[in-house]
Amino acid sequence: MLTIGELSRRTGVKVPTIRWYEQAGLIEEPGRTAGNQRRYGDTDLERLAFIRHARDLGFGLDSIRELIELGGHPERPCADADRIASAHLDDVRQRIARLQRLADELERIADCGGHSVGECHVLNALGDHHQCAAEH
Amino acid sequence: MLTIGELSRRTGVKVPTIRWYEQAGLIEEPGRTAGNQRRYGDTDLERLAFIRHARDLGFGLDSIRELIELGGHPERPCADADRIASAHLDDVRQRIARLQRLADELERIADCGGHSVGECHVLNALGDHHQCAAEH
DNA sequence: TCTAGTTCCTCTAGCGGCTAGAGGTTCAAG
DNA sequence: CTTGAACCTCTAGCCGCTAGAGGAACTAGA
Repeated sequence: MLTIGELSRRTGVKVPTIRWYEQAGLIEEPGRTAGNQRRYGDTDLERLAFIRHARDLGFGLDSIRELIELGGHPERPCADADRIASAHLDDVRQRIARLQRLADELERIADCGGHSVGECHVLNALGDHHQCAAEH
Repeated sequence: MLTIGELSRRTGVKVPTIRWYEQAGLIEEPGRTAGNQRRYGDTDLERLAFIRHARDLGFGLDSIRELIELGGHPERPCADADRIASAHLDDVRQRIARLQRLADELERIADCGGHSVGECHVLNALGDHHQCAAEH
């Protein structure tokens, strides 16, 4: 039996976050001591590790909820899990592409060029959208 | 004199967002009609375009506030503007790197491999952090 | 001048995913 | 039995908006 603090230490998920996951329906309500403190078992440990890992990979809580649901039915086809992961991958790739465009644009304007604010390339470029190389 | 709706149409910033920028101190409180409606001038149009552009480039509102402040003092050295833009560029680059690591990991696990949830590569990989190629 | 329809006003609440703090209780060690 | 750490609940805040309620003001046409 683990206290919430031990669970936190073992998974790297902060204590308030664990309580918040419970509230959000990602983990089951655990048993309690006579004094109303949460006590966790190995199942909770595994599930929280799963959540932690999925969060690290950038999955949203809704996706994680779905994945957990799926995990509870080992006989069902896993096309859904595939779909969720692929959709997420697409999303991540799009975010990368967008950020890359931003980085390119920022690189172009980030080298100030002048000495005082009045002739500052950065501020001028920001003020005038027509100077941009690409849409964003 | 522009109504808030016209300003919105010309800058592509939604009406509630304009009001919110005012609240957040990014744009000045505009004049009002006798009936208490906001009326904007060209200065507001320019500033809002500036804000819009900076937001598109991913600057946070705090940075934008600083940049606006700087823009108001054309005689001052522009090292600060440079610093803000470079810091932001660094930040964007870091986010790209992180997302790239995620994408790599997701690519590795996203192809399910099995047919039912029980043997699903995706769910197993998520459950077991040791299968990961790199830290994240 | 009246009316209809659009736009505007303020205020409040909600999104995701936590995080922080107040104020109080329970547990474990000595 | 006392101490002090860890726990409890509840509320509020972060960013950058977005949505909706309920009402007032503008504008074009009849």
